[in-house]
Amino acid sequence: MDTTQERSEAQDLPYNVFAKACPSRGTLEHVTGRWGALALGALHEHGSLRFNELRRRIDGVSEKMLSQTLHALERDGLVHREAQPTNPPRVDYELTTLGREVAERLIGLIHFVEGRMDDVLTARERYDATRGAR
Amino acid sequence: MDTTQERSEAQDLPYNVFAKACPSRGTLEHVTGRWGALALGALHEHGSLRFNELRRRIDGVSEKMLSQTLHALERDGLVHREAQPTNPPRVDYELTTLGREVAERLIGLIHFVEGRMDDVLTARERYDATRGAR
DNA sequence: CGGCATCCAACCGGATACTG
DNA sequence: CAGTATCCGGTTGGATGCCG
Repeated sequence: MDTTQERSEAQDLPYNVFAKACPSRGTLEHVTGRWGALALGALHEHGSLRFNELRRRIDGVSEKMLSQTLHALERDGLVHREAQPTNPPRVDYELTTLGREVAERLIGLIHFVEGRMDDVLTARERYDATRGAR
Repeated sequence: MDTTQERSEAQDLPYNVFAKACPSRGTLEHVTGRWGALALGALHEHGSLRFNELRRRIDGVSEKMLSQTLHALERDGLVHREAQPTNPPRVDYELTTLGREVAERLIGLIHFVEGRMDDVLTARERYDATRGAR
């Protein structure tokens, strides 16, 4: 039974991420992609961040990739970009309502994975011990 | 300088996906990656699938990528692989308990995104209309 | 500060061929 | 059927330089 608004079984929704041509697949990739997930996560924990604040929070992201990532998320309506014409320029990024809902689910996943990493690492050791020695 | 990864607000978990070197980042990428997310999703909806069944369900995945993806998920302890020494060979894949918990959160995210694609597409049109005409 | 343009290396990933 | 191995083209993504 469903505790939330989305169904757990097959659906007659017009969008299906398992279909190659479905636009939802692209959006899912923006959301779950290497940098997209971290950008949404960081913005969710902070409400609003400037470009370089965001960059510092996401260890390892390049300027180019962060810029690209934010554009994709903005275009999909998940992130709002607010530029102030001051000098030096100041640009703030924050989640939209839709973005916040997506980010909440993402954060749940991220925290769950972080919380189970010991299990994952143990599984890896067992896997490598049995199969890895080649 | 050392990249001291302070967690902004969350608990003092030893793993922090925002840190470049944290192993949780790799696992998150396996889980949310282009094919990892769809493999977990498909297995969650079906319980158990053979290699080519899985391949057919995930429109567009190549044999190589699916194989690679399944290995990574198996190594992380999210997917269980069961090979039967019959002829022709039969190999079943299914989620582990941990994998099922991960998949549930992922599915929630996927269905949410699918359910909001109209909003996303509308946002894209607005974005392209204001900036895109160049 | 907050970007975009360009160059270029790395690797991702598809097609193909082959094996058990 | 369930893969592995190899090739190789396209994309990703880092480094650098420049601009408002």
